[in-house]
Amino acid sequence: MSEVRVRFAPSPTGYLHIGGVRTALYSWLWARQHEGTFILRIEDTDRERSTEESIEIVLESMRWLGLDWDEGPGVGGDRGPYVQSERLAIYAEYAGKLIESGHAYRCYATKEQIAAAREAHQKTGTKDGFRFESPWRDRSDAPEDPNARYVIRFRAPHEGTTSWVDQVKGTIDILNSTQQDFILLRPDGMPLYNFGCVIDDLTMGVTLVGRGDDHMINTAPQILLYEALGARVPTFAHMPMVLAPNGEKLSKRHAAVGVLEYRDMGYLPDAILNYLARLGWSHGDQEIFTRGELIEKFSWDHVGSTAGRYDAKKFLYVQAEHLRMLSDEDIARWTVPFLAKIGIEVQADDPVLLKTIPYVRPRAETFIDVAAAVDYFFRDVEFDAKGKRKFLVPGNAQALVRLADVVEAVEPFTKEPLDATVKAWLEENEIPMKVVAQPARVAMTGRTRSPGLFEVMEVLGKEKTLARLRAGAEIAAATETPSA
RNA sequence: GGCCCCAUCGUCUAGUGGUUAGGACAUCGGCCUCUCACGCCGGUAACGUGGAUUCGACUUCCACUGGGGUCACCA
Repeated sequence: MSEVRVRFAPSPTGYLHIGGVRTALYSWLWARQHEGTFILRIEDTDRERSTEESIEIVLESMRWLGLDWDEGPGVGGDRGPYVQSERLAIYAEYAGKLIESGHAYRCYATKEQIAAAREAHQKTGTKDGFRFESPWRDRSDAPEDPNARYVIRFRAPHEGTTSWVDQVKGTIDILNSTQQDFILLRPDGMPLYNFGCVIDDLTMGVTLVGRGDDHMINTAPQILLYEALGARVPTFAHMPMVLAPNGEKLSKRHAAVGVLEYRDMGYLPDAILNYLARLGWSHGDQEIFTRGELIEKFSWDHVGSTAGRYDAKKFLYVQAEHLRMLSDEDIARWTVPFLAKIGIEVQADDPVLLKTIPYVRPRAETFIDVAAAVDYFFRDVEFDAKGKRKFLVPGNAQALVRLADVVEAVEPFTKEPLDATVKAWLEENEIPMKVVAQPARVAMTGRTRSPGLFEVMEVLGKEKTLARLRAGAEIAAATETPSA
């Protein structure tokens, strides 16, 4: 088995799309499984759409996800540079070789001429796709103007078939008669996708090209290029795309598609990787995978060939599962930034925060949920309007006062003795638990849903518990009884 | 339209000629219960259609239908 060198080559256009993350992930898993090299390359030859900020967003997204790269921006490597716009000299060199060997030529046709040809083609009403046939393909002369603008085109063969065995799609055959003389280099020296991609993969020693299957149309031309250069053709793996729930190409209109949005929504990198990996790949009946398991179990054989639809609910479920696998300390650590966002400044080792985690864990899916579920331990209660109206009413005031009195005597102030004492008192007085539970819950937490009453009391501590119970009783007593 | 890819529950999938077609999410019941969750138990739900091959097709082949991609001096 030869060395594994794979790459992820995003074009920086604003955010790192989760569909792109999946292709990056599969390549990354493949590299890590084989202790190979994972290369990150920035394809920024479209100057109109690429920006510095976008590149930074891509890098930050990859770092946050933990998809570390062995060669690329920020880490270097001996096959760089790893940003296409800095590799222009390399492209020029290879383009020169192709012209020399007769595999490419200078085409002086103007955009207008091409547009006219396209229009003429459409007017013929033919069913075939448009292919520009440059008059310069078979000319050996050059325009009189030595400064004439030209692009470099590939002299594509018209005979024969180009085939490859795809790692996920199997054998693919494309008739060369469908090829056209695609452009390699623009007048300004910027390569077009097919050329830049091939030269980079070639010079970077990439052994397997993993990408979305929307690129399958590009593979035959690229193979032709490798052959023209006398180079070894890498293996290709075209993975199906991630679609929106309605089957369209997944975009901002359908869901959050940027990686960093998920970070802000309180998702875990491992959960994202798990969900994305499992969308289009499987390992028997297993649904939840750690990062290590993914590396260990990934296989191209089990990458499906059908496009997967994005399912927000399953994604959330996977996220929740991963959150619950974390230790209390880790959950606290991840939650701290989200607490800060809602104005609560605590440290990850805060004893109160740590105590709440076991009770909040089964009730939370994201870290936003965790933060929202513990806020009342750190600041005064904010009453949910409906809960207050329904439970903090005069009829419940007395019960709250008595509950406070009963609870005051409990020592130690932990959930088991609290539970036993309160239940005994309720039984003695023949009061059903549910009669006091909700008023007490609202009094202590401000809301109608929370962890168990005695768990809340334990974390709150005696002082705050009594204060909130009694304050709740006062509010209840003072509430106007709706006149009959 | 040309070229290319794809086709099992609503969704993600298991399945590689003989299965009561399995799991997960979602959904619907129920249990647990101080609320909400978690958890547990159970239900509904799928092989697109038509041919061919075969003793036998979800599984192989072909056609059709449907979906997607792509036809740029974007990637």
